[in-house]
Amino acid sequence: MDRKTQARFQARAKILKAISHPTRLFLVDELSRGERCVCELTELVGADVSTVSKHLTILKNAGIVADEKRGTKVFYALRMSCVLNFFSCVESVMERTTRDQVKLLR
Amino acid sequence: MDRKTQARFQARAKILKAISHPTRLFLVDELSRGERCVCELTELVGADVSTVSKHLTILKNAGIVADEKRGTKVFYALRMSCVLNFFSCVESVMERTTRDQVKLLR
DNA sequence: ATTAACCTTGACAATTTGGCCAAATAAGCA
DNA sequence: TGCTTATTTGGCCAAATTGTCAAGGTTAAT
Repeated sequence: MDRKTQARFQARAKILKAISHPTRLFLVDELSRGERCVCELTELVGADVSTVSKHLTILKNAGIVADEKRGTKVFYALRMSCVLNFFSCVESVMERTTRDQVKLLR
Repeated sequence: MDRKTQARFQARAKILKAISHPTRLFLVDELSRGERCVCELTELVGADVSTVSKHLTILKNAGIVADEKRGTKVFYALRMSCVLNFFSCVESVMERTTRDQVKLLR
């Protein structure tokens, strides 16, 4: 793998890594239904505010969400909704794996 | 986030995490053009065999690739080709981010 | 001018990940 | 059997990730 190829896949991995975390997937899923402030998201996730804030920063740095401050609140919105397409593929991987495991049991 | 939701997103994250690594993305990309043995993949990646083998194990455990031993070699094949669809979305995230950055410079 | 609400950042400990080497395992062949 | 090739596994270490608490910054309201 040459330097250039390496760099290309590294850039791709950076974006995928950004959404590859249970909490961040949850955030993306929630934001797919509209913008939310950090306080709402914190409530939903049920973790420390600082933890949620950091997860949102990671998503923002990857270019997946955008933030906008209005008054004392910061609203986050999904910027690249194509990531939602990942979900159906992931589901099908899970389904197929389960099916295959069931098959092995018989 | 209740226990059940947590579990669902955890399962999804496990699969996404499996491909979120430069080397593993490269492997998936290569396998999209047909099955390859570990020795071929090791050659292409240019890392230690054991390292490549471990990456392949991760992809296998996630249900993304399947392995088949033939003689002394082990061939890996892409089992869920829908993961290839991720690439175009990731590319568009990258493009858009770059475009926005260029805009900021002016 | 204080106070309160909201969010981000820094420091820190705990855990996980990634990579290499060496050793173990498996299959084919002389 | 003994040797070679192909692959996996275990051990180890460095680096990255995660989560929490404490501290700091910003905006709005009293």
